Amino acid sequence: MLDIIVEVFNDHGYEAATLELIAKRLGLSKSAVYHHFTSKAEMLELALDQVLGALEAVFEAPEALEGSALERTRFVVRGAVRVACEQRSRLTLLLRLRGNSEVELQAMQRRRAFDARLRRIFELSLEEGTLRFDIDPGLAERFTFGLINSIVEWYRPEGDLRPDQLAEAVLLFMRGGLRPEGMAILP
Amino acid sequence: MLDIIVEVFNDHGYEAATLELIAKRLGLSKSAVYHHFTSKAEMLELALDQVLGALEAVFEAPEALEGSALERTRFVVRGAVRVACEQRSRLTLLLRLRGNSEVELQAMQRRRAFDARLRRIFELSLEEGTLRFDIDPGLAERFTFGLINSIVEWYRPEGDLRPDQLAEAVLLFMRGGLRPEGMAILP
DNA sequence: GTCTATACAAGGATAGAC
DNA sequence: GTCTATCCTTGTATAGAC
Repeated sequence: MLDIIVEVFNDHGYEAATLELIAKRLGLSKSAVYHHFTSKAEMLELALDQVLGALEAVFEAPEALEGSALERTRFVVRGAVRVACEQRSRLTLLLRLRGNSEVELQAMQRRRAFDARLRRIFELSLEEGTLRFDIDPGLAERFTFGLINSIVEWYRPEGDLRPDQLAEAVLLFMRGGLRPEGMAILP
Repeated sequence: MLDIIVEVFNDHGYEAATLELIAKRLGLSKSAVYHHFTSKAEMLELALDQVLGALEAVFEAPEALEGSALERTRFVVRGAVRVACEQRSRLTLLLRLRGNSEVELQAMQRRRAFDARLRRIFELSLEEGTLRFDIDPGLAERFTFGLINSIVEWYRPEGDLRPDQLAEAVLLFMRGGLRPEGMAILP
């Protein structure tokens, strides 16, 4: 039920999604929908909590807190890619929030914590010598999340690419780039 | 004037942005706004045309059509990063369209042409030996645009990072990845 | 070019019957 | 749990005065 609502939210944006359309897609009347949720904001809150919880579980797992920065990077990237694939709709919703309500603002704050955590891991990676010195750790974090978050724009679970295969491709790209092995970056 | 309207569109999403708010931000009444635009859809169309035109200019420049695939890749990446920085708001608007009106659908179609063109360049890059064989050209295109498009989420023109510096960082990352020179990708 | 006033539809949410 | 009917606000857009 919530999955269908999230689809409507994504089709129009949370603000522009109307209860009439939600009710229609659920095959119910508007007032029947209000029997299950107290408000539109509550629907949003429940949906966001699922994907935020999944991401928090990744970043709070022992493998994300212990070991070398490189190992921790690999773990959180794999976890974030998995969540992006498995909770595509809900992550899309999260990524497109605009912060015009209390629920949105709190979700955005929880999301920003992931950015800070990954950035910290990259800072440690630079110290341990596993991050190239000519890319800023903050930029590395933004590139990495930019890459992972963009997965929701095109990934389809019914396709050939499995989440773990995609995660390995993301890791290959972010660690080694697109050039063939042995080729110089420049010129 | 259109710049302020685009900001309102981005703050709430095109559909949810109201003429009352647009008028308020412009310091005008609703009817005065209608003296300058015939409809909300027209405002959207004008704004999208600017950023789409800038991107089309990049992909249709001689440097994007001639030379090695690697050189063409570098040229379109630099151009797309520049547009992302210089037209951040308008590109944000384009990237968040949902296709619920004719104007949106046509803009999304023009946008998809860029994806196809970059993908084609990566296919040629694979043939000429400048793209690693273990990453699919289609995936390389999605990773690349995912990276570039995510710039609008955090780039601020008033910051220290200039567009051309950012473009070089993007190229460094996408060609060589985050590992230090000489370090193996795995483990 | 800008305003106030207004038309008419659609928004979120509730009341009360079944 | 679901419905129809309804409340009150807000939406896009227009009319007509200044």
